[in-house]
Amino acid sequence: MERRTAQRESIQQVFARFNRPLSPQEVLKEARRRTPRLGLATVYRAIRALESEGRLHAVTISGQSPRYEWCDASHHHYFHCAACDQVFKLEGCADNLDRLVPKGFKIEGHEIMLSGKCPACRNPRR
Amino acid sequence: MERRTAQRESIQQVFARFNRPLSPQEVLKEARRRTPRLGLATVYRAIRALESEGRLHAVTISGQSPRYEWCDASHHHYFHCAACDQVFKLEGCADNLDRLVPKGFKIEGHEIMLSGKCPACRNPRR
DNA sequence: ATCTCTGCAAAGGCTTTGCACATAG
DNA sequence: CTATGTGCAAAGCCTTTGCAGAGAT
Repeated sequence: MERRTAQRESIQQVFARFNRPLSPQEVLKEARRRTPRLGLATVYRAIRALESEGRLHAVTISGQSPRYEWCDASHHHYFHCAACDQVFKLEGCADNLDRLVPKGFKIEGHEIMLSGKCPACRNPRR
Repeated sequence: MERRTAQRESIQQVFARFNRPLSPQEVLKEARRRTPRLGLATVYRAIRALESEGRLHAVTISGQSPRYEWCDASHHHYFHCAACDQVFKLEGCADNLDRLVPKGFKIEGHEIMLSGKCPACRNPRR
């Protein structure tokens, strides 16, 4: 049976508080504010468990280790700023993706990652 | 100055022959048919060099190590079969991606990864 | 002959695992 | 009390690097 522990609480709180994709290291750092002796292995174990329960999902940027994010009801895509390396969540979804695949393929999911410059990096003065 | 070696030839041939994203391991295995003593480090070095020359580019599937593919002139997207793990190249490109980002963001690139079942896996009999 | 490239093995990241102790139920 | 969860350290991937020798020019 699954137990409720201080560590898991802290980890889940971090995902809840930051509403964006976080790396295991970021999670560790933040969760340690509440649970100082927390170990990285526990973070990985918690992430894996939450992911397989479908409560967390991975967001990957080409060439980087995955970051994880709370699944909310909605489906969205991301924008990766090439300058500050932050990932932003976008509203809305592309349509007409069906026309990209030849006959016979069955689309069950899709991911879209936009990249470029975020407003802050685009306009550094002010 | 850059030298022409049997190893690099073999590696480039592999990318040319398979017209799809390949992992370093796959490249090693195939290139060794022609250059048996080829080492994995050499494959990585060649990939890195070709990538920074802009002749090869990385394709990443969430949670997997990157695969690399020859850059041809055109831009395309991919379909990842959840059953056989193969990656297929797609023709065409989504449009209207601009509407996904709020004002102030500058889109410089995008990646789309569709997933599901390829024709072969969808219809295993025959 | 020179200077780059290669193979090998060692070293580096990130992630997972083994194990004894801690602790929720 | 008992079985799951945790921290630590070790082990496992994948990728990069150091180095001496091989090979292209």
